Amino acid sequence: MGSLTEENYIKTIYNLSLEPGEVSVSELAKKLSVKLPTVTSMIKKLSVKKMVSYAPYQGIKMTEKGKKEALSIIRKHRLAELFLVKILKLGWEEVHEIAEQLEHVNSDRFYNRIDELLGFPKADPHGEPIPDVNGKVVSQKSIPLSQANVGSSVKISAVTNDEKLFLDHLNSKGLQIGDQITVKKKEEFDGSVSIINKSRKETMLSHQVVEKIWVEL
Amino acid sequence: MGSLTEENYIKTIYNLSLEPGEVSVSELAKKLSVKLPTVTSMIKKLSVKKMVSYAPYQGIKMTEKGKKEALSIIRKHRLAELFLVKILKLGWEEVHEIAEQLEHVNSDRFYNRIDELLGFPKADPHGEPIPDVNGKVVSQKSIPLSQANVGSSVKISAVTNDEKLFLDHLNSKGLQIGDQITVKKKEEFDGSVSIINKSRKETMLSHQVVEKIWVEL
DNA sequence: AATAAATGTTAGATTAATCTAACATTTTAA
DNA sequence: TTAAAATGTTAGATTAATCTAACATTTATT
Repeated sequence: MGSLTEENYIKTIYNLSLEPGEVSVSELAKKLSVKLPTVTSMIKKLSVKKMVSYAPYQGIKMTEKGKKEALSIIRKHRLAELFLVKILKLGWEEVHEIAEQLEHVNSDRFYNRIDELLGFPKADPHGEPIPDVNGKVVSQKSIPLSQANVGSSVKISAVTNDEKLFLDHLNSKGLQIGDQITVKKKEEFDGSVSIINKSRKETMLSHQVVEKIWVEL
Repeated sequence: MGSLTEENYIKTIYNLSLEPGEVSVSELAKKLSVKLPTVTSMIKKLSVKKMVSYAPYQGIKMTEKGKKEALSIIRKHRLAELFLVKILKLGWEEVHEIAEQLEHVNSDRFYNRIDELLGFPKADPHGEPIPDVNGKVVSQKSIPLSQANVGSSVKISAVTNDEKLFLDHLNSKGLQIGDQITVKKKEEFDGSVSIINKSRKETMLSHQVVEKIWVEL
């Protein structure tokens, strides 16, 4: 983990990288309210630390290592925002500033408990997705399989449980992340769902299971 | 508000000042894990800012301004610890480190909500008293008047409510902080308490009132 | 294509917080 | 009561993050 300043650069670079086009030194300087040479020198430092890849006059690109770090900070920021709104009953407009401070708290225990207290939420109060402990982000357009319409064909984008037992269960049903599946039938009385998997076989998934499988339309 | 480093110096100086004897440069250096000259130079800086008073080779003394700042940080630290234990269910042994980070969060709204969420607690998980918003500390040996024994003579050490209405009420009963009073009778059915005030007059105080008056034995 | 505008880099200074080495004062104790 | 030990200060160096001024490269525009 780097300094507070480094964390702010990494988070900002990551956010800019999601927008179309290269991440430029001037964009970064503007976002961080510093002058251009300040950015150049910090980028060199982050480059030595392998958080970004950089060659003079070319744009700034994040490495996998940098992305991982960025997602960890963003996770903390968004969990903090949701916590401030849901638990401390602060307004969603006023929480950003406080979350900017809380995102630098270094304690996995702290953030995992907040995650738990909030029921492992998928999005912050602004609807932005919250990366999980491993930096996995459930796309904003994803929904739990339990909410997919009968007849729709969807792609498994994520599972919100990493337990071996759960993953083994999915394997035994012939399911994997990335698979395209079709929703055949939804049982009202117990919330179970019948689907057709990649191998065109029909299987039944319980309510507990379809709640934990997230899909993209 | 000063830098994070300044806040740590101020908090540490305050804590050392509660122990008997002068606060020395070497004590501070040891507590903060820095060398002596580092302390000397920071003390000079804090002295310019009127947080401490200092003359070379004499000890370090806190000013009122410094104490106020220290109590604000300590309040945040202790609220954070209690929050971590009570709400996030972390162990009391592990919360100190996280609280060291949270105490630097700059947001009154944040801490006042936590205070509220915890029910305006008087002590942290270690039994250390939590200063209120105004830096007032209820001594560890204080108890609410509602818990004092009949026949005991006690001194009013604090009131946990600053509303004019409440303070006017106390005035009308001839009560002030610092007054020595005697508990005459406690009514079981409504929690009211009869006391004898400084002027040897007997008065009845309701449950709501005796809950908010803290006394020392 | 030549040049002006925009963008990026280098060099060197500044500030906060730290350090080491050398010196000064105060306290302890022989 | 003076020498040794402990404690504190000053001077000057270092590192992180920032700045301004000067220079370099890239992009846009006539």
